[in-house]
Amino acid sequence: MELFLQTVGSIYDETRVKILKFINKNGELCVCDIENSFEMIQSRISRHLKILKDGGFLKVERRGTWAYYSIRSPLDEFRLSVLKEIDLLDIEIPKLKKGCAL
Amino acid sequence: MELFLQTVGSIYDETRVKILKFINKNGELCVCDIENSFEMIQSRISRHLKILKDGGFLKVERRGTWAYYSIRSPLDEFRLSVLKEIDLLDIEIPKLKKGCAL
DNA sequence: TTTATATATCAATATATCTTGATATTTCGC
DNA sequence: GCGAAATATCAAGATATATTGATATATAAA
Repeated sequence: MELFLQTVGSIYDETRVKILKFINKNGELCVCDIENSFEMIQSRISRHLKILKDGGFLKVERRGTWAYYSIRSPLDEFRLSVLKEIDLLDIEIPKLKKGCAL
Repeated sequence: MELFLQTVGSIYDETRVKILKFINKNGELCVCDIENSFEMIQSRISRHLKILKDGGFLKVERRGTWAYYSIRSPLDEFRLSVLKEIDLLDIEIPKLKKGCAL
């Protein structure tokens, strides 16, 4: 139950739904790219990414100073259906703006 | 987005997940049956049922003084996958105890 | 019409979650 | 080692949601 609620809770937020859709569309991205594209402060993005990761939707890979987030694979059937549903949602997601200084 | 979040929010609660699983297992039930089976006060059950209904999972039919809740049909693919996932959850749900005085 | 049963809704409080700004951690290059 | 960039975490305030108890509504029976 706890795991299920964590999974559900991770998508019970407008920002996280958009981030998930954004990563699903654009593929692997680092935090600063998402931060820049969404024009939200870093701590906020970082927190949401962690929640989506803990919810089982994302994985992280650290390379140097960067943390690259991408859709976890393989996804179980339930999370796949969530992703599919989110993909069908008619919502605006920002254009990808690369944001890292280096 | 709003509708999606409402749907997701309706299952982001332990009690509601159990109620949904309970109705899915036992079929159409009136509020007092659920109230009695779960041993929760009426206002609490009533509220959760409303949220599950507004989330698109349940329908109500009033017959006399009773309100009978059941799984809405047909369900779209996403809500079906939710129901399936909840059905797979290894959680305890109470035994059905008919609760109406009449 | 009065009373009882079933259900819904409201107000107040308690609890959880989100956002922001500040700070901590990690890694790289000098 | 030191400073800068990228990321993570924490504390405080704001907002949302859950629970309870009280009350409102609706139906049926006497």
